[in-house]
Amino acid sequence: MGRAPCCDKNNVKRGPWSPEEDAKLKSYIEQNGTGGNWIALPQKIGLKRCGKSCRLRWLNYLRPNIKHGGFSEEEDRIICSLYISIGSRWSIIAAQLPGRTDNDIKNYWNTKLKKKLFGKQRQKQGSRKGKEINSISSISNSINNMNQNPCWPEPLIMQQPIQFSNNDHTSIRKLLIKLGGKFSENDQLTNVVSPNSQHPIDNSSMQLMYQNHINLISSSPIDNVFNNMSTAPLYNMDGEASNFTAEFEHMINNHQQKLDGLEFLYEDNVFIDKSASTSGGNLDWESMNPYVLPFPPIVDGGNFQQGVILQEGTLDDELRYPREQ
DNA sequence: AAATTTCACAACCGCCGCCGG
DNA sequence: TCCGGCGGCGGTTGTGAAATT
Repeated sequence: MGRAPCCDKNNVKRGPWSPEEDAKLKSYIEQNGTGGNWIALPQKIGLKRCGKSCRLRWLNYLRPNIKHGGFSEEEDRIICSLYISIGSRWSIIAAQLPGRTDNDIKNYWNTKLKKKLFGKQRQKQGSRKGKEINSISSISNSINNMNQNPCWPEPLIMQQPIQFSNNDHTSIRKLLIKLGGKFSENDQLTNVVSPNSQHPIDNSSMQLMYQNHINLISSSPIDNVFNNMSTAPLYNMDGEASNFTAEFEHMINNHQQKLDGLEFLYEDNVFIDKSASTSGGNLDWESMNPYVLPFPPIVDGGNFQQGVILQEGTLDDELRYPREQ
């Protein structure tokens, strides 16, 4: 027996809201509140709408102090920072941006930010091969550099000074704490456990990891955020020096950490590997998606090993890696 | 100028967790 | 403790506008 629908779909209006409907809903809620029951609300007002639809309309559009469009660089940075930290938890991200709705941020990410960071517009700008475009080429360069210097861990190099505003810093820190870490009274990280990992992280490692994370986000124009991540030394979950790409690989190969929307990294062939496949994890990316290519296992005896990572557009990957059918 | 493609965003869908009976 | 209803959430779709061919 399935769940009863929240409303009779045959007797409710769907699609765009008319100004009259908006006015009805808005004036009623402003005068009476929602009454704690969205399902009953449309009947009270005389709207032929699903309660959920009313709720969505109110929250995303009619509610006071809603901002639409015009995301600032600062907001971009916050969104990216939080997305990297917690994934596609839009409601949490929205809570950090007054006046923004989760739907707005989600749309903004999907239509603009993601492309901005990963250069999907390359399709518009030329053929597949031999074209290096903005952030994609930056990531590619970084990866090529890593390929030439395959020995990890790298020495820790502190990033640029923090340019994040204090409010953002504090707010994001608090959020990260809420999501799994914690600070002691004197504001030092203590006994932090990654929210999705079984591994406790020692104080100094986590502090450095967090510090680097904040730094690389805050110090960079948005187009360079992921470029920096490819090169910025971070600390992995075992407290070893690593970098952002390695973090991703680590996450993926151990798949203890949910990808949370980062799948597009593979879909768009941002990272491609075919060369190093030894004992693997259980994830069978290739079978899951014909455009997804498997990562090498990179954890070996507790130490990171460099997987060779290639990026489409910088190498003749069709020649090197003919697609298997 | 018309046709086609791409983009942006509003709205919908369905799952999940919480809460009260 | 169980169960059903509701709210909340994230993913996806639909549609109109803008850009491109």
